[in-house]
Amino acid sequence: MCPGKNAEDPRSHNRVVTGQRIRVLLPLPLAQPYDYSTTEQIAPGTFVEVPLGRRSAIGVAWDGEPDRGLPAGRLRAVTRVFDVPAMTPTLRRFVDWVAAYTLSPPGAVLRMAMSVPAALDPPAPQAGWRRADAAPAGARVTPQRAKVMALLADGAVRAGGEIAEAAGVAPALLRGMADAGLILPALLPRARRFAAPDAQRPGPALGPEQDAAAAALRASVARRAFATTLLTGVTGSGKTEVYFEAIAEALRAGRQALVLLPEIALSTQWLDRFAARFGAAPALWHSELTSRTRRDTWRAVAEGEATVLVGARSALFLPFPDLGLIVVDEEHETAFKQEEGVVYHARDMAVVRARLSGAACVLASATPSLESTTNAETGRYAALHLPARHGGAAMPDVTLVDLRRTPPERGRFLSPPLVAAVSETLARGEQAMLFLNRRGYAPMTLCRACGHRMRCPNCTAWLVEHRAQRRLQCHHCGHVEAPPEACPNCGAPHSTVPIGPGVERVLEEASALWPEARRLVMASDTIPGPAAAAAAAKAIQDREVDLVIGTQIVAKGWHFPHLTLVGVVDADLGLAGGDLRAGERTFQLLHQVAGRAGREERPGRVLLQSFAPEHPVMQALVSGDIDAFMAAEADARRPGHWPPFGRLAAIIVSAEEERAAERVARDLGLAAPGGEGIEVLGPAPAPLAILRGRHRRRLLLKTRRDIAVQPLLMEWLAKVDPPGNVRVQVDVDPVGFL
DNA sequence: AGCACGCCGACT
DNA sequence: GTCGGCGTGCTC
Repeated sequence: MCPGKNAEDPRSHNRVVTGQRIRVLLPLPLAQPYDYSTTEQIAPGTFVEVPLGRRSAIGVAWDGEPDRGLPAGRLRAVTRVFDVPAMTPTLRRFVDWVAAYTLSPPGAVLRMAMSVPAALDPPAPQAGWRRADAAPAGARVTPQRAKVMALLADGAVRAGGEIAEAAGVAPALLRGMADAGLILPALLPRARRFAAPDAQRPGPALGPEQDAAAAALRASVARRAFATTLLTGVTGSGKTEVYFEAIAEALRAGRQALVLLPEIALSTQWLDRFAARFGAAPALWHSELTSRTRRDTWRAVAEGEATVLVGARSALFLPFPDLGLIVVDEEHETAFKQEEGVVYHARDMAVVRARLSGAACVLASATPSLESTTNAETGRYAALHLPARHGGAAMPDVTLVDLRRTPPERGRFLSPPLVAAVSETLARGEQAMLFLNRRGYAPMTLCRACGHRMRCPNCTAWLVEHRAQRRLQCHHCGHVEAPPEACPNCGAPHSTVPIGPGVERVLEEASALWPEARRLVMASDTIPGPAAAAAAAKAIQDREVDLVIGTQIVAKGWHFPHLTLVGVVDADLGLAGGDLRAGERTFQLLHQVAGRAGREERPGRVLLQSFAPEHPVMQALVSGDIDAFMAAEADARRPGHWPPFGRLAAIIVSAEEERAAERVARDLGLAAPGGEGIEVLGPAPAPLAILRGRHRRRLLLKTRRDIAVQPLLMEWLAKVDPPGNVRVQVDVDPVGFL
């Protein structure tokens, strides 16, 4: 008796031998599409339901030849075809491209492109009422009923609630009228879910440089061909208004536009500007949408009803039928890098999707990445630069505070020059901001008696004190514990002291210094969502706040017209740690924060507290010479073939047991590829040597720019077969430390 | 990703 | 003796 072949096996029911064979890609991490049989004609791109094991799955009819080697007897039949626009060839090619580039199973990428299975079913039609063609004889027409009949005299179908309200009758009245045969149930025509942004509305008056840049972008969109443009210019130079004109052009061409923002939840001011320009809100795509909105949005995109969509990186995988423009705003932001699951960089994949779509791509930033700067220099990208602040506002004056010469008082973090500057600013009735890219009260807790430091049990990281919540927290895994009454190592009671500042501690210091100032803390734990962000921005704009204290979320493109002073509490913070891009990223972040100061007629001032004022990053921030700084960064990376002058891929080996991770990492090291222009670094403990209880080892593959890393990686990984408890992750083009 | 099958500890 | 833990493997 052979199990699996008896009549109880559900697999035997729909196993058919006749019909065509098609390939179906399933949104699962499978190595390749599976073959199914069908008696219908099913074109590639069609969404289908198929049996898989003893359950069913939804997939997409895929391109390419079915596997002739698979016996027809093993095929099972497609069970359903969905009534939804087919996945376009462009999106299918994009899925395959991303899978090949990131070395992910195509099905894992497909999963991102069909994240809303509910959208595949047509929305349930809404029921309403219409007037009966002929009123049945003897039906009583009361005055109330007559009002309804008058309203429905035009023959249109209306929703019950709408009729009741417009006619001023109780909703229950309709039931009786239907029973009497006066009105008939009918299906409502589907309402537009997304108002169309109006490209014909006059745009704002632009300066001559903005005008020229807008014209260049409009021309790029109008060409209906792929081209990437790097749009640069200081904060306040009008980049957004300029690319809005590219969006308008895409709309006039009857095509769709996609805008990727790094933190869509914090972009209420951006949405206001969009609505002011186009008279309607764009469609939105981010993780906090309700499932209903998500479904409506996905379908509206697929049907071309949503013409402009603003979203987080996952919006790249939405089913746009005719994308004419992709804008990546703040293109240097690391938030565009997806680190979990399919590891990809949304900025780079946006360029790819634009190429496959025959669309224009615009990368915008005041502080562009070295990658994009280099692409602009070599001519791969067109370059547009907006030289001045729009509306005449001057760039803020940046000065350094040397913490070695003018240190804060003991146990304090604000130096005398910074304290004086804040006091002056507040005295003038202007707003000030203190920036520190660190949440919580103190980044480390130390026992005075024995020197023990409070660390996370699951990660190689200190526990951060969050005093307001009376707890210690790991920022990597979410571990939380109560602050200890006594040292867990030596048992000394009440011996722990906070080391270093977080925003909460800066707030405490500010409260003592400026007790009468109205203070607001902006950090990801105090600004949990779009509503809180909007409220905070409004409070600042309306001058209900005198002093803003925040982490990097204050750097995100806000326009605070009355803010004239920005103080950076620890300008050196991002420079430690030996990361390839530490300098570049610190420059970008601090430049962005500095840009919050003096956005209107009053000049802005920026004070950077630093222990290394001579550092090139600090000097570049003072001089404002972005080009020189980026040129120096390029010179530092070029000789070693570091990105963007070479290619990089990381392999992270992780396991709960350190020895298991170590062994696989060593085996990988021994099997490492070599040759001209190929270099392997490691294995070494990953910068976060233990994360969420897993021990991690890292290897880096560095190649010359003309050598693709993917074939090398595939060949390499095939040589090592890790046991099930060891995970091997590949990150092509890694950013940050991991 | 599910959902099986499979092989070792505490319960009726 | 069974219920159930989640490790390994397959799904056209």
